Order: sequence, then structure tokens, then C-alpha cells
Amino acid sequence: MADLAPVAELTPEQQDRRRRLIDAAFELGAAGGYDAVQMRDVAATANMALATIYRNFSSKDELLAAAMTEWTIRLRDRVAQSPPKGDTAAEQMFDVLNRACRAMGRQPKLTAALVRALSSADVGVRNSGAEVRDSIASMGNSILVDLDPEIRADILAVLGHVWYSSLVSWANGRSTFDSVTTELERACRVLISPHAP
Amino acid sequence: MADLAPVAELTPEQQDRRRRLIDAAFELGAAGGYDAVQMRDVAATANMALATIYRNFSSKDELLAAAMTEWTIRLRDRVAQSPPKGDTAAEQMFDVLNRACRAMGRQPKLTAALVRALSSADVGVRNSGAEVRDSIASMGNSILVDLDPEIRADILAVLGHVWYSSLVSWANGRSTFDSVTTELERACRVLISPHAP
DNA sequence: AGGCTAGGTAGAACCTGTTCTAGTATGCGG
DNA sequence: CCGCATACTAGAACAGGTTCTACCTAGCCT
Repeated sequence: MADLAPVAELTPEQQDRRRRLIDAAFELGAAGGYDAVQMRDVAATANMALATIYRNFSSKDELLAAAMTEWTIRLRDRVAQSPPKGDTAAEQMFDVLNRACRAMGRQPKLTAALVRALSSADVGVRNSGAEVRDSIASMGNSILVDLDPEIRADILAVLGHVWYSSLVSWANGRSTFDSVTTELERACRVLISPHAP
Repeated sequence: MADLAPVAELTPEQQDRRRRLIDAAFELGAAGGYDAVQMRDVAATANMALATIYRNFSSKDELLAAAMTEWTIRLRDRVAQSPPKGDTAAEQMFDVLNRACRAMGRQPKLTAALVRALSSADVGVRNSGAEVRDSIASMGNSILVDLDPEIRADILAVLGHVWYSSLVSWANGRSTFDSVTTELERACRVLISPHAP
């Protein structure tokens, strides 16, 4: 299948359909998780035909990934508004990540659905994955300004892996939500403290 | 569905069926990756009825995860035979991981299929995930003997996340195989060097 | 106005993992 | 030997993501 047109080029009606679809995905995902986001139900909830979904998103996972992108951007903006707490860089970094975790914890089923989509093999989610990763890096860059840029990049990359891996473990039912927090704290400690001034 | 019986309690005929199924999964996966491991084809390749597969494995992902467990154990034994190269702990640790990567790189489609199964939400793969993680930790523990046990545990946990996350990225087509190696090296560098004597 | 095109719609159809049905075989306690 | 349980088999059936068919607009060009 050919690439879909970039969002910016869509007509207002198409933007509206896209909106309704993402909202429907949010709604169904929040209520019942990944399995409850069934394409026939999404179509019904958004009041349009099943085939129309596939004119806007190439797959269920891409629809959910688009929702994830939106959600992450909103989260990043909210986190950016209030300054991170903590005396050391490790504490501040963990504070930011922890706040993000708490936001996710408020909508566990939705979060699990979005994370699961993001970890699927579907080609449609590649861009979303990169966008989410960028959002996380942008939260971290401002905290670790004092570090050597190369080391900072290494640290943020490793943190991104820990973040992704522990979220996927949780979303797939292999660990508790608390363990996401624990793993992130552990990573901040062992990664950042020995490098901080 | 009820739990399946432990492997040890199976009759020889059942062990043989299990063997044939895992072999079939290896064969189809090596040739065409995850999508090519179709249950009807697995049944045909292993010369048994479709329903019989589900008497041994509760899902496609569990079958592939069992294959992954076997594969990992074989890999660990092979790696354990020759001592890791390198002067520093970071170099030795990376050498071990890198050897594992090269072994995987020799069967990219199969590896991708197994990793993808391991990253699925299926309940049947939970144990396999833990076993694979343990194998990796056991490779690392012997190298980092000189470190404080607590820090060592932290480092190995974080390395496990990096390993998992970058493998899944690759298996889902979001990065090249080389980047798995790169990410692991980066992690070893930033994690281990500052703690080593 | 007439006709073309892009995008919608309802619904059937298709694909593959999973489950169900009905029938067969094999071994085992009595 | 009989009855019974357990495991296997062929094949149909089911579920949910995806695609296809046939048809219907609304806008637009001339």
C-alpha cells in the first residue's frame, strides 16, 4: 500500500475524521485495553465505515501509535511546565520520569494499549516510535546540561532503552507497574551519579 | 485454558512431538521469519494435526518462545566455553554480548521471529522471558565479580533492558542489526567503566 | 447541465490464529 | 476380552484485522 498523505495536507473534514478516530481509540483503549480496541467498534464509535479507517491509518497499530504520539506530546508539555524536583541531576531526572509514570498510571489500560501498539512489528508505527523517543530525550537534555555532551547522549540513550523495555514488560503483563518506576530509579542511580560533578 | 504439564512429565512420544514442533518452528522461522511460521504449516512440517500443536503449546508465541529458550541455552553453553577477551570488565562484558549478537546475526530471520514472539503479550511466554533473562545474567555475573554486588545487580539489570530493547527494535524493523551491537557497546562503556577499579 | 474524480459507505470476503466436533486408536485396569 | 480414558486426526467453525466489491455522493472542470 502507498504511503498516506502527511497530516498537514488533509482537508478539514479529513482532519475531523482523524480526530474522531483517535478519540475513539482513546475511549475504547481506556475502557478495555488493547484487545478492546476492535476496528469494527472503532468505526462504530467514530460513526464511520470500517474501510474509512484504513484510508486514514494503515493498521490498528498505526492508529494506536498516532494516539500514543499525541499523548506523549501532551505529557511532555505538561511536564515541561513545572521544574523538576531534587538536588542532584540523578534525582531531577528520575523526578521527570516518575511524573511521566504517574500520568501513565492514571490510565493503565490505555497506556498498556498504546505501549503495546508501539512495540508491534507494524511498519506504520516506526515514525511514532521515533517521535516518542525524541520527546523523552528533550525532557532529559535540559536536566543534564552540565555533562559532557557525548556522555549525556549515551546516558539518555540507555535511559530510553530502560524506559521502553520496562514499559513493554509491564504492558505485556510480565511485571507490575511499580517495577517500571523501580527500574528507572535504579538506572538513574547507576548511570548518572558516577558522572555528576 | 489450564496450564500444560511440565516438560519432564511427558511420555517419550510426547517429547518427540514437542521436538518435532520446535524443529519445525526453527525451520520455518529460519526460512521466512515470524510471519512464515504459520500454524497450519508447522503442523504439516511436523506431520501432525493442527489441534495437536495446541495440546503441547498454548499459542504460536509460546511455541516460538520455547524455541527461543532452547536457542538461548545452547548459546550460553557455547559462550561459556571460551573465556571473554578484553582487558577491562567493560570490554569483556561487551565481548560476551557481541559474540551472542554475532551468533544471532547468522540467523537473522529466525532470531527476529523468536525475539518477536518473546516480546508479545501472550501469557505463555512469561516463563521463557525470565529464563532468557537469567541466561544473560549468568553470563555477566562471572565477569563482574569484582564489583559491589548491589551495583553489579543494577548494571546487569540495565544491560538486560538495553539488550531487550535494542533487539526488539531490530526485530521489528526499526533499526539495523549493527545498532544492536552499537547500543550494547555504548551501554557497557557508560555503565561499567566508571565503577571499575 | 454532463461527466469525472476523490473519498465515503455497507457489507461480503479473506487470512491466520485458535477452538470445536466427531470419529479413531491405543493402552490399561478389571 | 470389555470398557474406558486419553491422545491423536481431519476438518469445520469462529474471531478479529484487513481487503475487496459495488454503489453513492459532493465538488469541480468545461
